[in-house]
Amino acid sequence: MRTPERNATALDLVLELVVLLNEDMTRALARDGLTGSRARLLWELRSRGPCTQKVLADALAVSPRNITGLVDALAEGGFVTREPHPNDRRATLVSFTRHGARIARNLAEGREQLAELLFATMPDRQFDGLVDGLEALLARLRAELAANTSSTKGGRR
Amino acid sequence: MRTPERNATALDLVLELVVLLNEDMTRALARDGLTGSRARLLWELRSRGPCTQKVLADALAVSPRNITGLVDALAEGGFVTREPHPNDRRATLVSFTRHGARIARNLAEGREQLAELLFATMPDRQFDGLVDGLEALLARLRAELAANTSSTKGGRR
DNA sequence: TATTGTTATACTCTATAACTATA
DNA sequence: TATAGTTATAGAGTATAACAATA
Repeated sequence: MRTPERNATALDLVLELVVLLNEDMTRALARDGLTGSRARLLWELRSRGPCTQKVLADALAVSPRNITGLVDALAEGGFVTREPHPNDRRATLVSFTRHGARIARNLAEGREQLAELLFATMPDRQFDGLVDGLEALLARLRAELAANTSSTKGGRR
Repeated sequence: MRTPERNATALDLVLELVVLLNEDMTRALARDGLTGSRARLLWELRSRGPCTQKVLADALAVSPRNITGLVDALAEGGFVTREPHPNDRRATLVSFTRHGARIARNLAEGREQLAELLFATMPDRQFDGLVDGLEALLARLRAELAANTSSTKGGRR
């Protein structure tokens, strides 16, 4: 039987992981002149190709107003351009500049390199155990969030 | 031999965990009228007892100016008070109100409950594998951050 | 002279509401 | 009338720099 203390310690590990991962990624993004939110937008743009701000707002689950600001900053930084939409004159198409496309590739590369840094030297047995545990954790969290999101309102505590 | 794709997928699991955990905690804090930064301050205050803003600034690794703002908000919300420091008239002591102390206990309880939610029903074998993997992951991340922080300046990519 | 906390200023992320141009 | 994106306004977190009071 496991003690609550051991469970609490395991949660501490997860939370430290969150903090360190965040620091590492923030630092790496800053080297490219990016923030987390702006990088997320580039990431979406990369997987979707040129798209409207409305599409980006829905994809990132933020307000249209917020997208205006992020695209403003990314355009100013030379990462993206705003083009008129060919069919709908209300809309604008956000597209990569050459520089933006290069940086987006860098983001993808950086992520691969992070994955290798974290996992490449890990023995298979350990890796499998970690993945198995992470999947179990995610299943519990998803269930919890679904329960709390769906109006029920209660939640822990 | 593991493929880069499997490593990338494992990183995706970790990143999804980060996102969901963040959502869950943000939601829980909002129920107590708190944000992440304000809760972190309360958390420090709980483990240290009444202390100066300078101490809090160092503990949370943010600017003194930032602490002024957080304490302003927490004082306005009735979580903490500012008292004159007995020995040093430049400094102020930040202390819990009754309500703040109660909420801080709630935070600790909520964390225990989250740990139980995530781990209590997890088989020992799976739990051990997860903890083992997490520790290995953390070791790599700490090393990476230390390398990148210490002036070397290079880093991945 | 050094330290504590504040005011002043600024940047980022975020939201809602009102408005413009277009469908 | 509905939609895309903007301006206007606001709140939260963060930073640096200048300044006050006190050590």
